[in-house]
Amino acid sequence: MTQREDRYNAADVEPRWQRLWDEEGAFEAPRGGDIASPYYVLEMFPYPSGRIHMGHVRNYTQGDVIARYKRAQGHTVLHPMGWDAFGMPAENAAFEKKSHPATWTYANIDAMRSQLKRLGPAIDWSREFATCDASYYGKQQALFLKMLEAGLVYRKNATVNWDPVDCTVLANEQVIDGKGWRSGAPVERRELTQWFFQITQFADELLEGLDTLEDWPEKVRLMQANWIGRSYGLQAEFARTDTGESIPVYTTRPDTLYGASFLAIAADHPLAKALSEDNAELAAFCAECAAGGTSEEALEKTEKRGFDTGLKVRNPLVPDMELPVYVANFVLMDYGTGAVFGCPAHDQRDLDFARKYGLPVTPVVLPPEAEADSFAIGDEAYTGPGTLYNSGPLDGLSAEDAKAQAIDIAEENGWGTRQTTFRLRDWGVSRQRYWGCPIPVVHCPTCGVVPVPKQDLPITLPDDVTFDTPGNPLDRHPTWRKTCCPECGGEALRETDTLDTFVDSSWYFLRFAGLDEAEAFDKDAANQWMPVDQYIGGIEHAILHLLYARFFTRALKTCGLVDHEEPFKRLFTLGMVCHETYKAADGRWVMPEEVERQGDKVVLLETGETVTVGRSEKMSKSKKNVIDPDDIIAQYGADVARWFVLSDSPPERDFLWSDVGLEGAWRFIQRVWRVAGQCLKASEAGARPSKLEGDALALHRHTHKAIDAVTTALEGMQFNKAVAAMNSYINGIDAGITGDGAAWALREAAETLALLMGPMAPHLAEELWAELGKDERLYQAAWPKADPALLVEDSVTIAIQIRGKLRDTIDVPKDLDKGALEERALAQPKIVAALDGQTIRKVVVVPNRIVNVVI
RNA sequence: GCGGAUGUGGUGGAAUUGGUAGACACGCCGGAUUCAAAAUCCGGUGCUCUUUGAGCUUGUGGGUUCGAGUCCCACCAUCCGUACCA
Repeated sequence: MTQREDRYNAADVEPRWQRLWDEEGAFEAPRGGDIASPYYVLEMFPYPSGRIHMGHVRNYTQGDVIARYKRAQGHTVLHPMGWDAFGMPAENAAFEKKSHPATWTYANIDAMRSQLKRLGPAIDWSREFATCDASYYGKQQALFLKMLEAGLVYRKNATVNWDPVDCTVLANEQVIDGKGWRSGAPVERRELTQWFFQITQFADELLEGLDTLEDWPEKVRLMQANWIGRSYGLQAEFARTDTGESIPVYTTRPDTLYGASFLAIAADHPLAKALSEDNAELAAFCAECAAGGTSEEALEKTEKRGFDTGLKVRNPLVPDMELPVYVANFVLMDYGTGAVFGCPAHDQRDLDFARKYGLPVTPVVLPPEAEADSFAIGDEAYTGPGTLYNSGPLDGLSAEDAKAQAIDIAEENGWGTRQTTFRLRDWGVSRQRYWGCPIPVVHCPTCGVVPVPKQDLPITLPDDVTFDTPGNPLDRHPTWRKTCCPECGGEALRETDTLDTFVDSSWYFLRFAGLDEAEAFDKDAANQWMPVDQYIGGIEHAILHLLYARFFTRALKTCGLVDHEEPFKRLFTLGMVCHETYKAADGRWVMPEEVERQGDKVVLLETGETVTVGRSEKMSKSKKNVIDPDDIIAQYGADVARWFVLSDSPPERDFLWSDVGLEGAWRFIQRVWRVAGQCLKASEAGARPSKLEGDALALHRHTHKAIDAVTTALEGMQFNKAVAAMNSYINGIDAGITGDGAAWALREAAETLALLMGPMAPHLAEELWAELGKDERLYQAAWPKADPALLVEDSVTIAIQIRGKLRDTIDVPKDLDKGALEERALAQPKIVAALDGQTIRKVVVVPNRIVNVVI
């Protein structure tokens, strides 16, 4: 054995173990055959933006700790990695750097893979793929066709952001303050025919399925439930007073029909369009409503405006009540029927609208404690529960009962029906972009939309495309579109829309589990590993990605391709790693490493120019507020980088980046190395001595308490607590102890240090394990078990309070009974002095905890 | 706007889920060691004051309780999402 170095030399140790793990195929999961106790650990795969940043390091380190820990617990672990490689940034890079999206993307993947490997994760790299590989997206095209066949895919018109100068569709992110990001032109909303997945068909299932996801964070289930937004209400017909034609209206508050004061329809409602034809003013208003982006945030934040059409409709529940019909910018054609009635007294938005246009405000729900004569609506609508009044046949009912009653009346009289409505909309998957999965259909002038036959897949992207003009390069490619109709053989055109990248990430976990040449995934293998036992990723994916993956799994089950309904058994959501942003005077974003803080100002290192400091937000390539881990790994090593990201914040909480504490992580890793070496030197291997006492017993106990604490922390994914427990452990190890059993207890401590460090600092742990002379690798070693008998304390410290204020503490035997405890507490000199003879009204005694004297 | 979360010393955070607030670290201060430095080791460190003691303290303001960081109500700030960023 070579001379032990005084310092843990990461530069030497870490690459050596990484090479060995690789050579030994240490983390390759078995393919085929029976798998004993399978456990699938998956972190959300990264978008290859260029370089790894600390957000990635945090995410993948945490996943790796779980993968290694589960393996030590005896599971066969699958822990794969791949790349979510299609998407807009590659096209932007192509535009800016005149390189091809594929070149840029694959170069990024190579760079990020080697960065990631330097962290030493226990990943099965043999299963790696990128979603932009034709071998992946071709299989996705096959899945698309299956879903098309199953009736889960259809086309309809939908609104997009339109840049009228560049004549191109914009993503919401490319709309800044209502203007196109490159042209600066005010954005318009425009309708296009688009492909949709029928996610709403599964709305009930997706909502009810949330109840089965017991190991998901409650907040994510709640967010998804609110997003799906199931509500029941009334769809009622409001007849026009002029023509008698009826306008269908959906409402969740039919109980407030007597308080109605107007009807509002969407600007793109068929009636609004019809009326616009001979009303120039209305047409202008509707055109104004079409200005601005399509994002919900933008729509909801714009000032609520309306246009009185002059039409009137009759309230079907209150026949002598006539309501004016407005066109309003806050009514959405996508939700309900695109028409609502307004009850200003009990809806804030309606109230604001009514005040603005001078419409009546009639309260019809009386709050529990209020008087009918004195109750009035000011600037705030009343949306709580109460009793109906001013409401004819509904008077005296609770709001909830009145709602049901109103629906019954509507159904009896034939002017309305009970209806369940979802906030959830069908998933629009069409993208007018190049760098995505081509939708495998053909448009034939005679046969219409025709699916591409399976044997013709994959439909690959052409390489010879240009990005110097805005718009979809597939549209202007000279030949790519041109093809023959698979049905009639005549000339036809390919679909040029590509799929939303969320489709790519909705089934990648299945392909990792069941990599297959011919099919999207091997069904048996997928069934063996799925559902993913532990899925880990950022909280920003709480709704869209997770909901789409859940939908996709159910859709594939409908197609008979999988047996399970939910893709992710346990979910853990991580907080963001955030950093402030810096913007130079010319408007470009600047990386943290390019600037320096000088007093109150932050300046560019190169020029000394002052930069604008923006708020702290999640690290992202687009705003350049990223910290690259390479410098940290080069200076301190992977184990220190890993230890550092695990040590500070609880993983679910956001982490404002700061490298304060990095030195501390380095010192700790060194300390473990040193202390383990000292233990080893003073130790001897062998059977546990029959009798342990004194220092040896104390160390033995200390070791088992550490095992218990670290195990509990890792089970709960409380890595910062595992780190604290390791600190306490090492603080309590004195390698200088002697006497009976000391050598054995020190050996146990050295082994335990290696084992407990294993998931978190695997290189250091593996090196220590080899030093202990073990034949097996640490990654093959079993997790230690704490002996419960060693964890019990025989005395406890009791706090003594007077009127809830701490006055003294006493040590007493564990489980001392109430009477004895009270007696001991009251006899304490400090307590006697503090009481000073005052009358005791009551003494609260909680055994093993506290005594509170009330005077 | 709407939905979800978070808020504790100079800093990151802990608190047996209603029972001693500040574990464990970082930072800082002091000491040992050293020719010196680094590293290491030991001690101190919530704030205030009249300092062997007392008072205050978990974003702000109320409430429930013998007792509240923890439960309830209202508010403030920050972060995430808001369906074409991924």
